[in-house]
Amino acid sequence: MSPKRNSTPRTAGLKAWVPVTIRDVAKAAGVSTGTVSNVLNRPDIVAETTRRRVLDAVSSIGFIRNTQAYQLRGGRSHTVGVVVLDVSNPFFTEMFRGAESRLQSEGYVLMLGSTDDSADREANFVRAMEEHRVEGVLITPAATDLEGLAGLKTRGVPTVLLDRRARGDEFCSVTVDDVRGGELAARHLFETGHRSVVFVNGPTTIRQCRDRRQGVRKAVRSAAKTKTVEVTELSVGALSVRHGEEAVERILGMSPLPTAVMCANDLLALGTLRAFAARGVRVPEELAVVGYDDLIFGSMLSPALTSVRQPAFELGAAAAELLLDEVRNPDHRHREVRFEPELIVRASSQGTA
Amino acid sequence: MSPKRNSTPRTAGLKAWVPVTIRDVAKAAGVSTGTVSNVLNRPDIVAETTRRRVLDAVSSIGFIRNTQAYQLRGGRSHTVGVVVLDVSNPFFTEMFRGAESRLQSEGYVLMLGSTDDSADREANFVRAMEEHRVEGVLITPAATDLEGLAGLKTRGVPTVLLDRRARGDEFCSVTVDDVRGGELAARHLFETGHRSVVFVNGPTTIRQCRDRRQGVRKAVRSAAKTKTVEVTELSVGALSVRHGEEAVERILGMSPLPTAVMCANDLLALGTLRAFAARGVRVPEELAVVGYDDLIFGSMLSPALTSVRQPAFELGAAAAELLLDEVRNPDHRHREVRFEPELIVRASSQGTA
DNA sequence: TCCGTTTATTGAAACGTGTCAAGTACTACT
DNA sequence: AGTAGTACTTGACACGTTTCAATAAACGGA
Repeated sequence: MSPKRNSTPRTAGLKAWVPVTIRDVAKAAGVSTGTVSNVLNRPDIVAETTRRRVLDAVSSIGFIRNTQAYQLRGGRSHTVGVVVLDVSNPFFTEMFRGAESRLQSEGYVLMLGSTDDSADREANFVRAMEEHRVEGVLITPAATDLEGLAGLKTRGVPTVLLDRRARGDEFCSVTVDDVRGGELAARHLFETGHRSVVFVNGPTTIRQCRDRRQGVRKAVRSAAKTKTVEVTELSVGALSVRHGEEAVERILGMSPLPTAVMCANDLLALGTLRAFAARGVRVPEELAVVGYDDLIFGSMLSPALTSVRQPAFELGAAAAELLLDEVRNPDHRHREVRFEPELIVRASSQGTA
Repeated sequence: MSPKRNSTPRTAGLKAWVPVTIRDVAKAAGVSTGTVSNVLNRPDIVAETTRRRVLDAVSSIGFIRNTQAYQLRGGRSHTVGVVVLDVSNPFFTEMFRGAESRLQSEGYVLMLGSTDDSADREANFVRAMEEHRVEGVLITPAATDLEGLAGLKTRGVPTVLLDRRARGDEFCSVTVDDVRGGELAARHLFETGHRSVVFVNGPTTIRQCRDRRQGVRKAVRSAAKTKTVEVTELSVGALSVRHGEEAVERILGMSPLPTAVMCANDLLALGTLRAFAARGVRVPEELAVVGYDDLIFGSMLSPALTSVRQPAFELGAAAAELLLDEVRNPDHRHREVRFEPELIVRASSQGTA
């Protein structure tokens, strides 16, 4: 009827849905658009009867507010971008849940991108999210430098680094103390009487591997004050089950045999457990094993795996909190929230050394 | 300088970022806004030299296109909403990855929401996504009825159901044939010579449990034609490791003992494996065990767990495909894409019956 | 009755972009 | 030189919302 709508809306299947605007609501309720907007945003300043009439109209014609227009007018996007290395990794999904639990209660919706460690994909996500005018970004940066985040920085988009520290105080960040984690695991072995330990580590190009190694060395130095301990580091090509299995071949070739194996990661630990089982080496009676990450299945193995737990959920929640502060607090200062890893002792390290 | 900007932009930390518009680009390049828009959207119709000048201006002042304005003007949101029951469940994250891999290549960004099976949270997510004018929604509905999706339906938002079939042809859907899966697992046991099997099932209020049971019964009917087989169903309160362990107590109390246990789920299967190990029952020599879902860790156990694999990634990708068709194809018809589960035979069912 | 005050409602402007009819400068041809 | 194209460029309008100054109505007091 009105010549205003010149293009027929896109039809989905059989039905055609004509977008309902605030103006349609106004017409249906016999008021002006300004009043409808007031009912929606400041219901208190509009008369009871009018308010009811407008709300009836809203629900009867199925009005849904257009966020783009709202936002264009100066409103907030109520959107936060989350960029992780790999959504299929439980560590990241737990972190996502932590962030979501905090942000959802504040009315935010999350955009999620998984980069698979590709700087290109990361750049695409970040750009798309900036175009959508997200109010902030939580990101596990793919590249070792932080060049890809320069744009976010200069445009002042609140950004929090996940499991990665910033140089200086460029960004807020949430991290876990991997040095401490490595130290905890190694110290546990020394304290339960082990003197000869093999440390199966991943490539030291990975920061986590470097830090955990540093922690192990720290524990060695500390233990060496009161007794003789020896740690042999075995470097493998990747943090996978297969590489753990392969490490066992080298371990069993050692003489004398070590009494404990510490792995940089639960997958490696799982591989060693399987290989030991296949060769009839009893864990923990003959050899103790500890892992790192505390993946759920670790507790389900027999023997259950001793491991270092990272508080992924709390990491995500803390990141959300930092972001909210940066968004709302005018005199926000960037800071790093550092979490302590926790050693979870289970059967795999409970034998007599 | 220009009195246009009356409100100081939100400051983030120390720096203040004044939003850069297409108009600023135009001024910097000495052209009109229309030309800038042309450079961005139809670069071919603008002269080489002008184009270069504009692009230089864009990158030098760091212009980022405002999607809300673009969209308000009639553009697409390039956004798809994904609503799942639980992001920490690997099945759903795999599905997400499948959808993402297809949709990202088409330039879409995904909004993700995890409902934890709450109809309220689902409603919130759907509403927020509609306000953001997502071009489509992929959803695992929380409620058993589909009332919560009525709005999407009437407003013509393309919607695909994940792991859930629609009544009639209300929506597109992607599903896995759970009846078939149950049948595959049971038949495998019968074919390897087992005659007396215990089926540990979860609550039949869960559709998947009902369907898998139906599949088991089908396999029984079929096998009964040539030999005598017996299946005892054990119903437990939840699909968890603990409930699997508890089921073992009841199983070991049976006489004569069954020769195989089929579980409705890998967690149950894991529980039974642990309990059997604790009681010294050897698997698969004394008792065969099969699970369902093929969670990653199943392959890492000793013995590795025989299980029924659901193609989660493919499910997500197929859902994305259906969505794209509904978005683009004017004479789209709703349909169901049904996937076949796959039996993965491993050590836990390889004993002699 | 008249005026001042409070309470409700209105209508137009502005947000940043894409589109398109209209305009300008340039080229080639007669 | 004049004309007809051609190749670019321009500028105003529309999208749906919120805000705010202005207006209208209702009320109470003298």
